[in-house]
Amino acid sequence: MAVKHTILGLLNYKDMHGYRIKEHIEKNFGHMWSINHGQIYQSLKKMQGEGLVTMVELAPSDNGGPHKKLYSITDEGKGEFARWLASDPEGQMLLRDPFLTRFVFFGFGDRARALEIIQGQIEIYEEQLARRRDNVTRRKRQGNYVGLVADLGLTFNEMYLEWLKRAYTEINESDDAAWEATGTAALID
Amino acid sequence: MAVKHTILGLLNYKDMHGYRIKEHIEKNFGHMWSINHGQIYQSLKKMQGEGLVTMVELAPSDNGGPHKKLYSITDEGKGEFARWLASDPEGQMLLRDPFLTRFVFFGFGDRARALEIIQGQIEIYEEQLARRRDNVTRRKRQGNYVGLVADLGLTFNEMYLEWLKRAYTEINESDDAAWEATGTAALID
DNA sequence: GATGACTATGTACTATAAACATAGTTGCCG
DNA sequence: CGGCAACTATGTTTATAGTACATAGTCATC
Repeated sequence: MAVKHTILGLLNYKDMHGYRIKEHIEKNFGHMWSINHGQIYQSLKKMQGEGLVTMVELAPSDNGGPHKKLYSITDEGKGEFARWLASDPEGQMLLRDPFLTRFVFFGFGDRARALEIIQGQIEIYEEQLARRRDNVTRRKRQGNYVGLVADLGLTFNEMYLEWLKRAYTEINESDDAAWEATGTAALID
Repeated sequence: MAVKHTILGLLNYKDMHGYRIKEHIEKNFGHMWSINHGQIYQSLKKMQGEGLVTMVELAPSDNGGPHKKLYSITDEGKGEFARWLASDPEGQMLLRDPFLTRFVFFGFGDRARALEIIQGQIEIYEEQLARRRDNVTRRKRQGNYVGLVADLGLTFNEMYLEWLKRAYTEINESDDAAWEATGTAALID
């Protein structure tokens, strides 16, 4: 239930409506996971039922924009957030990547096509790295928790790019037969 | 639909039953994500309905063990697998970690408790690193796709541990007030 | 022959993610 | 000033993934 506690954490900072919560999640935790707005609106509704948050509806006339629902954290919500924050992290790190899922099976397919796909990934992560470098520089290493996570995202990005390039070279330089023979055999002991 | 195609990929190699599929997924892709057997049995049933796999039931007497359902990939399944393998990876990398989710909010909580939690993570990843080093050494860098992914897991593990230790030191050495003041302020621009 | 670890499968429930759907606001370009 | 595109804002539905619960046979060993 990461979504729920993340929302509580943000409301702990200040009152927000759903759309704003989504923006902040993308800005602060968007290093590797994106949140779907559908989840946020559903969670907020549920959390309201649980007494963790309260809601005030703002008519369009009140603020000039489209209608909003402003959510605030309750004392019960603050308690739940504090309890969660101090508890031991449950569950392990999870990395899922549609590209890596394919990668392990590349031995079954065409090597040239595999190289094409890898090249595509290199381009994606080079762009992402440039964007992240900008962001981290703008934050100027504030020495806080959010800054440290941003650094982690950057370091990961750099490492991953290096790995992609090394994989490309190794696959490209080796001869076809060797890779396709060991590619399948190595999958299962 | 990663589970479905992963199963097809394994059946593409040889016929298997659910339990064996789970073992292989954990061995080959378990670097960062674990699969639940419930998903596998449900997926297999569904894929059978879609004509991607066929199933033969083996009575306990046939093999001495508990009853098994042996699944085989069909030509249609092979076609679907090949199409997927050559297609562009859809969606982005996703990293989810209950610890990191807490980490960004540590500015709202107690610094000593935060350090305790970080120390716990360091221990977890040190053990994992030792285990992975064993595994990779045993594979002796076969130079294939699976081996490359195993290397990635190892490199990531090393990098992450370094980051955890750096975070611990930075948080530990800085004074309380500075961290708690900037901790919340930095969350939102 | 009891017990505990392992192999094997299944169902029910909950959480997460993607897709579909709607509508007002703002700014700009012709 | 009319239209159109981008952005803000919320909502529902469906598919997929993940957790928890549940069962049962095998194998080794004490």
